[in-house]
Order: sequence, then structure tokens, then C-alpha cells
Amino acid sequence: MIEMSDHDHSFCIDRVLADAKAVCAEKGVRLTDQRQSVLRVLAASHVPSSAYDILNQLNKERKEKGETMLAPVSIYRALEFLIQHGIIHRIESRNAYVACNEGPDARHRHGEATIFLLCDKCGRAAEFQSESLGGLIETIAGKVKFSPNAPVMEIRGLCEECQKLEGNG
Amino acid sequence: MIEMSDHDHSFCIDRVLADAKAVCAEKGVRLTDQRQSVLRVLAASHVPSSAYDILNQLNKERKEKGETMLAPVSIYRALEFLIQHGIIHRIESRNAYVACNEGPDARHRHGEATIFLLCDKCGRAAEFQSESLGGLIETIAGKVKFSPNAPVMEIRGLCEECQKLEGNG
DNA sequence: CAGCGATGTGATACAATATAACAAGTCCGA
DNA sequence: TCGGACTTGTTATATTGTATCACATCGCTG
Ligand SMILES: [Zn+2]
Ligand SMILES: [Zn+2]
Ligand SMILES: [Zn+2]
Ligand SMILES: [Zn+2]
Repeated sequence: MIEMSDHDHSFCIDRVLADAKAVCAEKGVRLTDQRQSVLRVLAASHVPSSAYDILNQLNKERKEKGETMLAPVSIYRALEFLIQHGIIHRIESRNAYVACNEGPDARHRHGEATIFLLCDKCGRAAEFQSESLGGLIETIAGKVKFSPNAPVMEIRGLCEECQKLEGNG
Repeated sequence: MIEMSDHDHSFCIDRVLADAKAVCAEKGVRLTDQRQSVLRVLAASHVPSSAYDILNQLNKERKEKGETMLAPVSIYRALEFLIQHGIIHRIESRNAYVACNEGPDARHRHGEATIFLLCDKCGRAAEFQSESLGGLIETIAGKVKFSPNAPVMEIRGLCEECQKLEGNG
């Protein structure tokens, strides 16, 4: 699995954590250390992670520090919390989770759609918000009275890096 | 405004099957009925299918005809054959399989996107084509030089029927 | 300190993916 | 038509991944 290298991840992580803190402060709920560590793992990767990806990553870190291991349910509890407060997304078709990377103001605007570009080769993900796309989806869905449960779409393909590798291969 | 052109899958399927027959003839291997039916299911979908997706689809068809059910291993054997001869691809990152669809004379008209509205309750699927949606996706993908392998989107939600049932609770 | 939300712990449920082992059927050339 | 290789059927099971339950304990906060 290749990580994105063309920008500073620490910036992404800091921003995600800062947004989350703001959201939780406003709502009067607690962004505990454990929730924060789960969020940090998600924010540190542009690849949607499974609950067990997160578990393994955190336990690896904890092992190095001589700390006790976490159980799966701890991860699920943190994920549930983060989803409930709109801090992360669950990608249904992949049983995976990803930090919302667009800031709190962009999150719950009516008529907006979240778009994930997912690389089939390396799993990398890019996230965007589009109001016109959201409008189109609403229109199309409305024609058959379909009710999207979340304005999240996934588009599969090849990312820039993997296109290059493809050419060489 | 929202144009939704029909897309005749039979064309896609015929083309894939014809290619496969040519390949097998040249190699002197047998594209049996069962292998062909697995390939047909893959070719009929723009979405990568899991082995069990294929299994369920074929068994659904067979049930309607009063035929016996297939076991998972039959699907895996056909998939193995098709992969070995380069007729389909396995998408590693997702345990899914897709008919090989090489060539610039793609089955999809340029600029069009296929949209699947998938009901989370009953599994019903509705398919649409939208040119303006395709344009938007191209624009978004172009921003990060992402190459959609097929302009296909899946939107999950509740279909009309299941919304009614939901209401009755 | 009391109460409640958060976490630990162990077990378990549930689902998806894949293969093993062997029997039976089918094709095709010798 | 015979034999062997290829193909399929059948049953069972392995393997991994995903998710939740039940209950005990911790620890923050009022
Ligand atoms: Zn980043
Ligand atoms: Zn990639
Ligand atoms: Zn088609
Ligand atoms: Zn439905």
C-alpha cells in the first residue's frame, strides 16, 4: 500500500483533530484519548481503513510502548462515536472508515455530495464535496423516488501514481 | 436537463464473450458453458463482482429454470480459468472480479456515467446514464489526475417500496 | 462521593472468502 | 470404443474479517 507523498500529512491530521475538537466542544461531548487515537490513525491515511486496520495500527504502537492491547470492541465504540458526530465516514461497500477531510462547514450542507475517488490498485482515496453533483443525484434519485441514505459516492479507478506504474508494468 | 440514456448491456456482453471465445480458440482451451456463464455475469455488470455475487446471480437464474444450484467452488474454478487466460481481472484490494475490457473503443460513450441506485434493504438496483454527471466526474477526477476505470457510481439508500415498508415499521 | 459515561475483558455471533477431498460425468483423440 | 485428461458435482471445512453482547471496572465530573 502506497501512501500519498505529495503533501504534508501532519497538516491533514492536525486539521482533522482540530475540527473534531471543535465539534465535540460545541456539542459538549468528550473526544477522549482513545477516540482521538482512532481518529488520528484515520486522519493519517488517505486510504479508508477497516476497524481491524486501526486496531492493528494502534496495538502496534501500544506494544512498542509496552502498553496493553486493545480489543476490537474498543475500536468499534470509538468509530460509532466519531460517525455519530460527523467526524468520520463509513464507506459501506468496503466496511471501511475514513476521516472527513473537508472541514466542519463543508459537512452538513444540504444538497452536497461527498465523492470518494478510490484507487483499485493501492486503495488510496481522495475526497471531494460537490453541490452540483449532489443536486444531480437528488434529481436522478427523485425520479424513481429513491432515498439516498447518505450523499456519499464512490468512484473507482486508478490514481495518478498507479497510472504511471501501469504504464511501466 | 437530466438526460438518462439507456445503455444496452447485451452489446457489452457480446463483445466480451466474442473476445473470450477467440482467446480460447487460439489457445486450444475450452470456454465451457459454465465458464461462459460466469463471464457473462461479469460482463453484464460495470461493477466488480465478488465470487458470491456471481454465484447468487447464476443460482437465481438457475432456480427460475428449475435447474440445480451451483456450489461456490464452481465459481472459483471458472474464475481461476478466466484469470489464467487473461479474460478477467481480479481486483486484489477488494476480492472482486471484473471482465477485462481493454481497448480505446470502450463500451461506454465518452463523457457518460453509469449510476446505480442500490437499495440497502431489498438489494434492488436501478441503473441510469447521465452525461452531465459524467462531465462533473471527469472534472473532479481531472483535478487530481484520477482515471476512472469506468465512470460508474453506486449510491445506496432505500427504494420506493422499502421506504413505504419502513414507514409502516 | 455518587453517578454516569467510558473502557477493559472474554466470549461469541455472523458473514465473506476460499479450498480440500473425492466422486462422477464429459469430451476427444488414439 | 476405449482410456485418460479435463470438467463438474457434492460435501465439508478452513480461513479471515466484521461486529456485538454481557458484565466488570475505571475514572471524570458535578
Ligand atoms: Zn494528507
Ligand atoms: Zn493507486
Ligand atoms: Zn454496458
Ligand atoms: Zn428496496
